[in-house]
Amino acid sequence: MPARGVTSLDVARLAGVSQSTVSRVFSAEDRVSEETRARVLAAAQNLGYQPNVLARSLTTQQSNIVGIVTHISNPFYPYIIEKLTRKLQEMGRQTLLFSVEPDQDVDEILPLVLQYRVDALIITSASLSSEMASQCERQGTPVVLFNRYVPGAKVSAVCCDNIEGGRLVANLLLDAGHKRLAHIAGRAPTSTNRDREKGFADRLRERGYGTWLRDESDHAYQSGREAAQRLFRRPDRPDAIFCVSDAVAFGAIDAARYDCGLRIPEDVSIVGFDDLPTAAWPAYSVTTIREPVNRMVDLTLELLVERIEHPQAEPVLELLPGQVVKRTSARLAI
Amino acid sequence: MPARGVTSLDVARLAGVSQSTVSRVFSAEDRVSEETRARVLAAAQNLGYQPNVLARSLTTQQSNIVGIVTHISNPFYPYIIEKLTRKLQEMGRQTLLFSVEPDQDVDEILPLVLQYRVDALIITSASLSSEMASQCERQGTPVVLFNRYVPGAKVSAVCCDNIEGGRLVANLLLDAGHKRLAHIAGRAPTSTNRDREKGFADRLRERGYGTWLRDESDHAYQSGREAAQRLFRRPDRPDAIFCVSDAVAFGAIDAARYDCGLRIPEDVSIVGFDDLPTAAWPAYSVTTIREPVNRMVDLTLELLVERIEHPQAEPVLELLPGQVVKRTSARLAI
DNA sequence: GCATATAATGCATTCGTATTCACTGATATA
DNA sequence: TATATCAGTGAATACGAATGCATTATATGC
Repeated sequence: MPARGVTSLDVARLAGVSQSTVSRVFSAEDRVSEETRARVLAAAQNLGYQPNVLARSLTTQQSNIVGIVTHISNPFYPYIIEKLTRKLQEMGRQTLLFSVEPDQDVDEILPLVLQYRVDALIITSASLSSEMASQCERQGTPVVLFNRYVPGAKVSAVCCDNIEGGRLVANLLLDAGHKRLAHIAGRAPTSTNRDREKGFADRLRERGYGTWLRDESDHAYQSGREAAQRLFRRPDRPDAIFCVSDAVAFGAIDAARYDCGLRIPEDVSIVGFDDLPTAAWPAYSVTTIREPVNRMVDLTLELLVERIEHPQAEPVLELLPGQVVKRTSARLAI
Repeated sequence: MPARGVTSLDVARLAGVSQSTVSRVFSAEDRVSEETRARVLAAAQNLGYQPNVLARSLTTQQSNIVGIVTHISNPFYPYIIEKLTRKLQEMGRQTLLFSVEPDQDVDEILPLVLQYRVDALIITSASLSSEMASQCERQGTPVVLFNRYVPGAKVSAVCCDNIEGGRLVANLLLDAGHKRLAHIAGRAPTSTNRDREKGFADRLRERGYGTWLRDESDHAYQSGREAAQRLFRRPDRPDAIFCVSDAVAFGAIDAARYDCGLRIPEDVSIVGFDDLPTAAWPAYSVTTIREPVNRMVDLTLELLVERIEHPQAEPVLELLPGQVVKRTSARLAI
């Protein structure tokens, strides 16, 4: 029976009170007599009234909406978004989701995001330019980068220590006595891709290891599988591959076993990065670097709330260590 | 330099025009002289002005926001949400994401969703009660169920024909001469779970097949693996299992190979449902029923737009056929 | 019994934008 | 030349809720 717009005024009329009073009942615990409150709630129930959050946000200058910009097809992210959304919901905030292509610039979509007056913004896909970062700052919209950072920019970020992670892998593979190393990198120019490769390369050089092979992927299974095929068909086939992510590692493992007839780990060792749930499945059993996702999610939300409440606070870069998870996809030192 | 709230009025003052004119420049192509338009845009650029979508939605009675209620941990859904979000974005609408536990009732969260005055609502997780459905209707919020339907309710739905899918699997397994069938069902009381099992069971009975084994899972890998273990440890071990989803099939395959030392498909056939990308990976190579996700997504959005534009239109139930995808996880008739 | 503090409520305004109506000046039509 | 038409613009108001201030009713203190 009630149409689209049941307003607080309708409820007020039915309950025989003013619109202000209805508002008081539904917003903060302002002083309203118990009797009035009951009458208002009954009237609201009766009409099926729900406060209009959008209208409320006009006066309160808070939307209770947090924007998340992401690229879901990398299977690492649905997992993260699930956690973020769940916890934001518990905090009484909702998630406005923006999807970008991995090669698409976040800058393009940012003006759109800002039109929604989100209270804060989490970016988990390709990074954003420093200009856009400062545009957000000027608008007073706090930004937290998840698993990315922009060196110069004044933006908070929560990140796995990808450089150290790359170094851990280099140690792991050299310690086990592998002779022909290779790296399948990520194509996108993100700090994550750069750092994993950099840590790996730095450590190899430090330990006096000569040259290694390199190929590229877009962080997904198929391109990882193709990159691995190219590597395996070389005359100087690698005996160990460090993959920029677990998804790529799955592709590399299938390429070895099913496309090239190689045994894992006897003929070739594969190491991934992320520790997706699938990495633990016995069909893959990927040795990998685990990102501390729970702590990363918690920290992200802490930083977010901190900056919503104290907008003038300085941006923070949190760097969390990854952890080696030894499984059976790589031959390791005893 | 510009603080949080740069409004159309600020732009108007700087450009030496009225607020109305600024509004005209930024909303529909209302008649504004080229010269004025340029001046306004310059001023807006200068101040970093972005129209406030929330305020706009107050007068237009359209939020351009579509709510999606989902349960992401089933890997079928991230994939869907990605597609939906992408296409909604192209239509100029954004996605407000709500996460629910698989056992959590959508009814609980619905009032919250309605407070955001979403233009429409897509529900991909557990179904909602008919009462809530009519509550949405009364509010004038069109609802489309994705891969679910509620028999009595006046709600549109786009669904794979799960009954027919179950029948297809029954035929497939009987035709190949399997003798001891089993079904790993989904625990949640959704139409999807019910229908897949019903189609399978109906067809088995029609063909005079006696009794079959049954176990349950929550649609995820781990519980599928455990259910399969229980089945394989029975004295009357099945020689074929129909799994309610691919994720469960992955678990069943690993249970067979790694937990129970069975060969696939020589010792046991596994059939899934959904055709996730992972089902095509050679490590699993799951014979399954493919849901026509692209058409389902397109249809969902068509129904959505249709009902946003014609709110009084009758709800529609679209039932799309699934398709058998033959891979190597099941022994099949030649 | 009167002044004062306090609780409960209403009135009026505000948030930022869209939109109706009225107005101006210019052009086209008779 | 007078009138109708129309493009371009501004003034005023509405959307739904929050809130500062004013008002009333009640309780407290003396």
